[in-house]
Amino acid sequence: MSQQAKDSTETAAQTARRELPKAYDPAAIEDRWAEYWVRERLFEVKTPSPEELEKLHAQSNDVFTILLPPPNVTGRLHMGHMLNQTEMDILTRWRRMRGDLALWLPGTDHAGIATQMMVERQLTSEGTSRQALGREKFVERVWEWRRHYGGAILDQMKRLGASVDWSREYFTMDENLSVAVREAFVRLYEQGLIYRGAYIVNWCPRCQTAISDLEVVHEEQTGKLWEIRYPVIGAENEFVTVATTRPETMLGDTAVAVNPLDERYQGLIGKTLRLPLVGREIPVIADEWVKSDFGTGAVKVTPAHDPNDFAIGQRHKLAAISVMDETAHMNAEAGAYAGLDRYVARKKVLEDLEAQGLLGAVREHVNSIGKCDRCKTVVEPRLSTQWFIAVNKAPEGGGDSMAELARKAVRADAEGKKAIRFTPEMYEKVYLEWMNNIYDWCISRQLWWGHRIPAWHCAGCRKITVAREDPTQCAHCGSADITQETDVLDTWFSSGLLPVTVFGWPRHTRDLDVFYPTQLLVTGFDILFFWVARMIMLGCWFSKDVPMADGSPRALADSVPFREVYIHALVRDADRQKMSKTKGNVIDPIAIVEQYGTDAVRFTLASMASPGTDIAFSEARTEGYRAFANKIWNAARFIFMNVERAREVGVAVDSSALGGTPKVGEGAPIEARWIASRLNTVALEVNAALGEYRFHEAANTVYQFFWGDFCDWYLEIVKLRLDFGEGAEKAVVRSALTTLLETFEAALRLLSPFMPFLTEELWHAVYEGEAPAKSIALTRYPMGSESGVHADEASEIMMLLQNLIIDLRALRKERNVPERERVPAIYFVSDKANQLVQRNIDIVRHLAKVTEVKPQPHDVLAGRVGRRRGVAWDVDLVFEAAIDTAAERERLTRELAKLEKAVASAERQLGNEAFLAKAPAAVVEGLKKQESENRVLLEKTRKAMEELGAE
RNA sequence: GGGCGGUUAGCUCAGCUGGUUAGAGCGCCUGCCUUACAAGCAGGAAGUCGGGGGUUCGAGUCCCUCACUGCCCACCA
Repeated sequence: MSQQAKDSTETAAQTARRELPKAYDPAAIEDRWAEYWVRERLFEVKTPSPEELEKLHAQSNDVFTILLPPPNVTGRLHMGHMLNQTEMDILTRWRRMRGDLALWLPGTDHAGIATQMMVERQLTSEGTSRQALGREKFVERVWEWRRHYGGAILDQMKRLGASVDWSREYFTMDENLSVAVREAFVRLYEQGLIYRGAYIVNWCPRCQTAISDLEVVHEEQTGKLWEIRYPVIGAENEFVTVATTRPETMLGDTAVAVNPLDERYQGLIGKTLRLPLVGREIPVIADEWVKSDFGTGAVKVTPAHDPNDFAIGQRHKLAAISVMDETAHMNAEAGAYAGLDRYVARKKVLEDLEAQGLLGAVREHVNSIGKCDRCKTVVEPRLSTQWFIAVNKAPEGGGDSMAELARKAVRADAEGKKAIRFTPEMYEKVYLEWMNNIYDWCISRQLWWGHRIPAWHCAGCRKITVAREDPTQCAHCGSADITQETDVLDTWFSSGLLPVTVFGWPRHTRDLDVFYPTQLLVTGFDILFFWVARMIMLGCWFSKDVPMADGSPRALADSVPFREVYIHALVRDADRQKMSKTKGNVIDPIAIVEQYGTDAVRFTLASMASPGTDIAFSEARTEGYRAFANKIWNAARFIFMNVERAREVGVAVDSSALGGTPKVGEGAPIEARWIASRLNTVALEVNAALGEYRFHEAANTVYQFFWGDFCDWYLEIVKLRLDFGEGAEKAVVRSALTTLLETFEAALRLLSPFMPFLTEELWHAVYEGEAPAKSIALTRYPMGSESGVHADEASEIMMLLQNLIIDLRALRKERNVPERERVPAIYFVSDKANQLVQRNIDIVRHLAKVTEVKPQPHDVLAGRVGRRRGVAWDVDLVFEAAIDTAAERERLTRELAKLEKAVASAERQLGNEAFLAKAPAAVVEGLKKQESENRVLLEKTRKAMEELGAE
């Protein structure tokens, strides 16, 4: 450790003294550790050498790589991010502590449209504009913006303690990533998989760019369906009536189509119509796409403004006439309507048609209308020249198309193996369904901020030169009169490449050998198609040509960008409403974190994150987990206090075994053997749960263990051993404290992935600033051992004691025994059970506040109304108090009903031969035991009822 | 138009491949400042698992159906 590092460790640990404040205050510790983790570069991962990797594997550990879904640079952390990051951090910390080489890679996305809009807004407020600045200046301006504000979301992430490797942080517009993006584009172009052409695309008139199908959100809306009469040329008063929801587009009609089988129109096919308002002559054509039963059965065809019409136009070689410009205003082709906004033009067109008597019926019509995902402007299908990836096209040399590769990666192969596994599994279906119906991907955007398409247009021969290095002349005719394409690439093109580009692709790097494929992707459903699907397509496509580290060819299973995908839920508000700015119900994670502490919020999210279920985030619950943090804090105070007291009387705790699992010998007291066994079981359960992304189960298991077992029972019992008085046995104190500290330290490690701040603070305090590592995050996770689960005599004895104590406490309550008063108890019990109880009588006396528990013959107990009847004993307090017979009768009645029901159902089952024959022996045995116990209880309860009635 | 979820205590949710008497947190009721913690401790009440049908020795869990509810996908003008 360098001197500087050592100093900072000490500084951080200095406050980690054992004199902890009475109440847990997250604000006092979290910033400090968040900063420390970053400053100490704790989570940086050096690329391992082959030898190091071999060593790792020899210890049956592995590389665990996880890529942070890059938030937009413009982003602010929201609850979804926090859930996402909490889950990733829990898994990464857990894997790291298990001994894996855990690399979590952070970065941000340049987010083309979002960022451009942000900066444009800024320019508007300054009274200028993107256009006024010009492209070059504007892009500079965006970079400047990014330098100032782009780190915000990652800073928030640092505050939340995400254990990422900051040294590897990337930005999708970084030089090296840009080079890779360009290489990918050029390769696809060379492979004939990128083409440029004029097609109908979704166009946002406000953003003034093409957007992909995915960026269009559909909304059901009740609109109108207008019928318009188109006069037939050469036939007086004969019309073809078409139906449309967008009458203004008629100005660009170049045909009317009918179904070839539609009898109504047989005579009209091939005739010519006069397009109203425009006067153009357009043909009536027959196309099977037309559905006779919709509208009038005749469709106006506007190839430049509708994707279906465009397809018809192609089939029938129709002209495509655009009547709108990029802002959705009518253009010169619209004649008298030129310059009007599309909706103004619609109104005018309808008025004019009406005036000419060409407007027919107007009907209410429900249809779904496409809006721009980003700005909610109604999207206009627009004919424009764009760049596309042919995702369904097989490469020239043969082989699978990009989409097919992406399907194979998820489908089970002949052996039932899947290269990529989804959790929850149902998303596989969703993904495959989408991939089965995928269209070519429009990757060009008419923006300035983004990766500019590396294509040059030649003014001479009009051909395109696509190149890795900026060309000086046309590759086809040699002309120097070339200009670069102005479009940039869809943001998802570059982010879809991240799993390969972050590791240095297109170079074949050591990083690529070691870290690719990544192990896991954790993300929300909302970007399954946008990003997850694109990464699978592009990742498989480009990595398949990269040989494995040993030079062998890469199989599909090793060319996937990640081996597993965990899709998490949506975080909703406490009323299950989707959080949205317009509803004003957005919960700011940072505000919540400031109020309750990061650990409490993390724990809340984890405890509710059961796969496949949305999370209704409730502050009430967070409050509960802050209480949990406080509980841990106070347990620490209690422990440290006692270690201190022990030190004062010359008892030193043996700290040599810290960092492992508590070593508890045969002769150790029951509570020590029991808690060690519980810890072992809990460790097994937590590890198993995390392995299946069952965060809620893992969280709840540690919670129950720490609060229920460790604090409520173990700690209370241990108090008995902590006698620092004159004649105290020092060995007992020492041994108890040692186990206590060991268990606590192990529990902290168990909790650490969920509550990294609190556990870090307390862990350093356990070692009084002399910790064996820089962070608890670098210690080993308690794994639990299968062999420790069996032969669990301690648990059985403990359960016996717990049940007795619970009975006694209940009796105290029923009899209204004053809280401070200790009273004797008597019970009728088996000799064996009595021996166990007497051997641990101090525990019972302490926890149940009794002076003694004396065995008595049955008759002594029999007459006592209100005694507790269990399977193992009849027990009662010796305390004069009026018994509330009414309450007692009520309780007995309830109990009777329950027992009768249980016994009856058990009898029914046990009397059933089919059950005895078919059910597994263990189930039958269990039921038999249950039944006989219940029968005893039932008998006892009935008797008690009689006794009660006799009084 | 297709497809996928959900419906369990007053509230928010667990309950994995069907197996003994369905759990947790919050809230509620009762009593306690028992010197780690009142952000606490102890005791307690509370559910015919959305309705109906079926399979099974056995169903909250599997199948069918209905109801309500949420989401995704889709080029009916």
